[in-house]
Amino acid sequence: MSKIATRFAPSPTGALHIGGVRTALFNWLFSKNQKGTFHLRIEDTDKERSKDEHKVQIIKSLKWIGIEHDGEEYIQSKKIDDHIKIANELLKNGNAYKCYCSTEEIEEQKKRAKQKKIPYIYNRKWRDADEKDAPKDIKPVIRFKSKIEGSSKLNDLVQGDVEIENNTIEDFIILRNDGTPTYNLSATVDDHQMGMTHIIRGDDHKINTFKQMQIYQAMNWDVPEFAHIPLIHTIEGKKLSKRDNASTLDDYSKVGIMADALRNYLLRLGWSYQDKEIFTLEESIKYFNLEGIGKSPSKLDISRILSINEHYIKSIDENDLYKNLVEYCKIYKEKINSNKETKIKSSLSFLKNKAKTLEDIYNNAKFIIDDEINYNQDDFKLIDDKAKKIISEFKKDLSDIEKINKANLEPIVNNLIKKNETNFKGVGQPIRIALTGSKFGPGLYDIVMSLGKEEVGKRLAKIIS
RNA sequence: GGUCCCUUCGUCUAUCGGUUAGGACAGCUGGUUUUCAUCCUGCAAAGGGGGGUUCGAUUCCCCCAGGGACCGCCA
Repeated sequence: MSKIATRFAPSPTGALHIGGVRTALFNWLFSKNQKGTFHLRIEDTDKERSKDEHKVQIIKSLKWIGIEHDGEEYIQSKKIDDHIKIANELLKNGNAYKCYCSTEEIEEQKKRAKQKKIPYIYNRKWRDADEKDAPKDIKPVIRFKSKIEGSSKLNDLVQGDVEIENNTIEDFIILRNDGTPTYNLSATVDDHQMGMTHIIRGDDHKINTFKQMQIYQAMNWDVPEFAHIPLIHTIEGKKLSKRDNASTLDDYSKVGIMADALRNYLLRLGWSYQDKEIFTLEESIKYFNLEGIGKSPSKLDISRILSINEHYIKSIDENDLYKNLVEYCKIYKEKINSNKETKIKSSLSFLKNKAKTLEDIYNNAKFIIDDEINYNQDDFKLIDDKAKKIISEFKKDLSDIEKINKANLEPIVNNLIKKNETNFKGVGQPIRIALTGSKFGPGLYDIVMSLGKEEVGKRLAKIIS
């Protein structure tokens, strides 16, 4: 058998959709698992809606999640001549014909079918008609001469055998009356010319597959293998569309979901390998197969995404985590000053403990990142005279010690608790607010140690005055 | 309406005729803890319905119900 080749073929009409990412991922993983190649085809024949910026964005998004295509991207619009050539060939060898029906005529038929509640299918009026009867004022479309008799069978690699009556598939248009090719023609010709061996795509393409198989057969081309994967549904159980929020890659990356986590989530959405939940990139290539893909659609579960992200945050190397954080902040928050690197890195071990996302880490680290403290107004009110007294005592005690560490801090705090006849909260809370602006946050000692003696002194002084 | 697909805890799923139907997330308990968390215990939670086949069905077959996709001179 020839070398496996798969492709992902998005149209650059918007940001990359999460369902598309999964389709791309499955194609990519399958080809890598089979030691084959993975290609990217940009289906930009819809001139109105296709934008170059979207193409760039799609490639960037795929790369972000770890997918890179082999070879140059294949630009569909550059191959239109080839598609037209094939249409003419089909016309010549009797597998296609010119249809002179006007748009109005077709619309009328559709309307009538709807009223009578019968399924609309083009009536094949010009299939065997004489071209001499053609109206002069109508530019014809080219229709593919679909099989009328019998049935066709698709041996789908995910769904198994699917059989359909041929007469339910109409004589679909392959060339519009302006001479441009339509999707089914273009996709088929491209897939053939690109040498695709496996087409893995969404369930919603299944009818197209039956149309495209007929083109392959009419052209005497090898028919590739097909695998139709179930769609991702919204929590309401509908097909995920671009209108649904949190459906583009960017929606996830901007809240601080890491690429590995999202990749891992998408992998396990509709695919499984025993009870294994966490897969490294290498593992996913090693274990991925088409047999593991489920047949039923799956719903997107944000809490699961968050939980996997949390797992990655807690388990990856802290240097890597820091890199992720810096990159994330640069794009979505604020640039982290490089002089904060040491402080943040050494604090990561406690900052990440309270985080499900990079955004959480950013928020937790804000007291280190920012030089100016943003006081929570309600919390700030807790700083009364008694609190100020404790803060200034703490400040003084702190200045008496050489090195800041837990062993040194603990006796100071304990002593203050006793002296002021209060509990830990009575001492810890005002100091925490003074240092971070909030009564919630990391442990007190962690805060003090991460800021360092000088900075702590500065912040305490400011609040007393 | 037609064609096709799907149906195990709330969610993602395991099970390839015999299991107390397993895991993970979410949920709820309890414990550790200086806040918030983390972490650790534990609990609860599922085979849509009806027929077959079989000694035995979640698993195989049929019917029904429910859900979904498609039905463009979009891709």
